[in-house]
Amino acid sequence: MTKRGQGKPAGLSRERIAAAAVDLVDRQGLESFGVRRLASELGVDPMSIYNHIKGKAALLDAISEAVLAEVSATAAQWPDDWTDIALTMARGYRDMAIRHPRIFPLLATRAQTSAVAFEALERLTTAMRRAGIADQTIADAPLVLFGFLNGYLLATLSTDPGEAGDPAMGATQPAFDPALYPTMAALAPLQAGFGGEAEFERMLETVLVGIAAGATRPQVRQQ
Amino acid sequence: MTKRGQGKPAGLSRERIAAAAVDLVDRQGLESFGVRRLASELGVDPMSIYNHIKGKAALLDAISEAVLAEVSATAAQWPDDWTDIALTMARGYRDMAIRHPRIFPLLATRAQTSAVAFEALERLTTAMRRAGIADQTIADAPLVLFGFLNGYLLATLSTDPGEAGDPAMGATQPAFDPALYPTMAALAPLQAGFGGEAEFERMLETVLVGIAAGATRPQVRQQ
DNA sequence: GGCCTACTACCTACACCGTAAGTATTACCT
DNA sequence: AGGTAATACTTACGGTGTAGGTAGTAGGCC
Repeated sequence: MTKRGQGKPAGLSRERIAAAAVDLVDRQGLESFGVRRLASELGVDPMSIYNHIKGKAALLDAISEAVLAEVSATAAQWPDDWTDIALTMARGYRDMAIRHPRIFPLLATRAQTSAVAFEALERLTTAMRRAGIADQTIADAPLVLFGFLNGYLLATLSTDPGEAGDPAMGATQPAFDPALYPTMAALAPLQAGFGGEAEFERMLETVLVGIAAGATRPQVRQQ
Repeated sequence: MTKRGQGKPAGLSRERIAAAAVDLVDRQGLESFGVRRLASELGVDPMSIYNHIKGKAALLDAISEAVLAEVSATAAQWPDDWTDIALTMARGYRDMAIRHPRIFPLLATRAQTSAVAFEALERLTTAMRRAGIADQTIADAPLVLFGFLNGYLLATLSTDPGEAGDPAMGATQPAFDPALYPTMAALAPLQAGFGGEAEFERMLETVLVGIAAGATRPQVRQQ
């Protein structure tokens, strides 16, 4: 009794698996994602995936790597000024996060050590050096910028309308009492564009201004 | 045939469960955390937990809420100047993150809507208003500051030495090639204190300088 | 052409997970 | 004391990640 197609190559590869995984997480979310779901999506036995990717953790790595590669693929050309480079990178990063809101937590949580990540940082830091910025400021810039980007995008994209639990027992209360927090209530209208483009540009500029302020810092303060 | 102690109260409560859960995640990490493990830790049947907390998601909410409450409990007194308030909050937040590095991803990922979170933001924003800062800058400040804090702490605490996969198939490569990224390599010595206190203070000041630069901004740029 | 080897897809099985539904026991209030 | 609500518990189901073993094919070598 010969089984269906045992031994015959099903055309699997690391890239094809990663692409299907990205698509699946985009559609169904991280919670329900799993090796078995992905395999049935590919029309393949779950264990076949393990021949190309070592385990679920490596699979998640592949997903975040594939999605991160989109960013540098999107930007066709890079400017010369470091500020423009930072702006272009930040906007492309945000666009990617908006395209894949359910994948983004993976990127923010895992350390990024892929080649595309290093290339981006190399591009930014060389431009900053060309501009004569203080070395310590340059060395700090990537972590400040992407720290902010990760935290900000995580916060603005985390409103996943996938499930709604019973508010009686859970800890989620959407709104707050204006009487208890009057200043916050007064400021609420100015926070209306939460997650919007104008807000992002404002906050991005805030961070870049802070970085630029350290441009001529001669020495680290302590140590 | 009478079973062991059916119906007899085991002294469970939401706080006791949350405290045990915090302790367990601190010791064993988020990956292996589960309702059953927690129950056996408490010497209790898994389903008993559901009488106090609705499900695993609510359990994670309780964990992050309990840990977040530590921050305001630590700070005994709050300064008047908004910069000092921000510094105190940021340092207390970082101390908490360092105490619970495996829990912190929960905080950064989930939207924080607990009372302690609102109180902290109310304190910061009122102090900023007292200082006469532009309203839009005040409204943006929480998201800029905590966006940075979450992203930065996520990056610096994510080096979890719990498991080490085979680097042949996985996507993790710890170091990079100095020949490919010369600027990054030249800057590497200045990034030696990764995750350290001096680095944190530097970057925190960078962000606060950026926020302070918008203090007198009269109007939002567009819209 | 015939054979051998390396590769890969596949199946089975195991231990574990979250939790819905139902039952038995206790504590509290009248 | 009696009734009622609360709560600890048991069972069971459909799911998960993945270790181990098997069967089939493709390509190099004589």
